[in-house]
Amino acid sequence: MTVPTGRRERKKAATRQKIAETAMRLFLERGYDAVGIRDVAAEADVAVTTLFSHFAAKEALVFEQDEGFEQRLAQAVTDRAPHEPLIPALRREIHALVRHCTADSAAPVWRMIDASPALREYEESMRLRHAETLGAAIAADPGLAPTPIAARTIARFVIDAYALAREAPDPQAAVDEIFQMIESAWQVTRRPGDHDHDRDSDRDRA
Amino acid sequence: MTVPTGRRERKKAATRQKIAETAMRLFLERGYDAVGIRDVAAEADVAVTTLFSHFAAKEALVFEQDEGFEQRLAQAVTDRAPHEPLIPALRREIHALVRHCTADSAAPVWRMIDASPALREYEESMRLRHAETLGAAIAADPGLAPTPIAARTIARFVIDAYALAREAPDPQAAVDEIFQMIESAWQVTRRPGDHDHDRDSDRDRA
DNA sequence: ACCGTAGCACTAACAGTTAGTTTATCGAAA
DNA sequence: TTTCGATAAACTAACTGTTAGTGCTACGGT
Repeated sequence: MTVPTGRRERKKAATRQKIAETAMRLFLERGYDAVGIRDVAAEADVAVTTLFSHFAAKEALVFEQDEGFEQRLAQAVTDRAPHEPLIPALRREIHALVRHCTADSAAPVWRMIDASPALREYEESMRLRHAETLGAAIAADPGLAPTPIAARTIARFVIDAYALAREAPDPQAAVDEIFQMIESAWQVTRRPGDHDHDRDSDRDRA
Repeated sequence: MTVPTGRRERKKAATRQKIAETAMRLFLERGYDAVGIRDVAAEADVAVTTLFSHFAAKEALVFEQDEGFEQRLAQAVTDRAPHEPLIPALRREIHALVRHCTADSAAPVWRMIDASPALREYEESMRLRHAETLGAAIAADPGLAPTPIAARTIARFVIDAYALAREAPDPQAAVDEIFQMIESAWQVTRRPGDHDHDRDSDRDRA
């Protein structure tokens, strides 16, 4: 593992970044749908195939730095302080992510995303991946030992919190409100004593 | 408005159904990715443009009957018995949906869907719509009066339950497990006012 | 019987994406 | 240094989903 780089990898990274920057500039100037892949490739002075060797799809040009999100979420679980409860750690991370993507500097980008169905759909499919990664991290935590179902469920809830808060009028408050619900849902999975198929919390008792 | 048919609408419906049946047959025979739109159109003996006038996208050929899902979910909220609590009604509906799509007869179709990233992504984006519709129905219920955020959150959680249960080894049990979590999350939103009929049977006494 | 509408077809194209193939540059072993 | 394998990047050329544009025909209401 050569952590320092060779010239080759530096050039590759430079090409990738040049493509991404050019694409974002054109998208913001003329609108996402009005810019074609061939436009981006020409402006970045690379071949179309080269562009696709760096980015799997047109939409990926917009979500260039979202690879780190997946890792950060998983790390919020795996790298948290010993004995620190799960949900507050996740809440802190989601808070940070929401703050990051509702910053003023990111506003034009998100306006563009919200205006394009293709981009919104792509974002949602990314979140699916994130939820699965996060679910795996939660399931793997030896201090928690949740049901596989419970782990994946909490993971999806957390991702939902991110998605919903991003669109809420007061994103930070929304995160807190949703995480109260998540906390409660999580507590239910912590009680093994709740006998099997009970309809305890349903009607039956009116 | 003639609610009974004209010949025209009958023919249109027949064309639509013929396209859908042909598409499904070809997809199951040769695989989704191996069949092109032009193949389907030719085999159904219609023009490509005709096909697209009936279905918005190739993926929509597979999810032909999923328009009703959206309505059924919303109706599970709006049409439920007076004073019936929200969550059990939704759980019943999700149970029915999961049972329906894990039936043996539907197995090949879902195997095909699971094998195709494009179809999975399309399904996710459908679920997003479903969640928004459901959230609106919950928010509009005068007997509940939840926060807008809470309504949309519960809606997404319910859709998550459907998605997760569909893939679980024991789908019915998964629905129950997840709905215990949802019930608990919902109760949190009931705490402050805690007036009418949404049960004194939550925890607090466990 | 007439006319407007709407379903459908056809051609042609556009946009994203993917082979298949080739060149040139780099990293390191000889 | 020289050589050699690997790989980034190029180019060509297509394939696939999707959409305009246009016109014909048949249906349905009057």
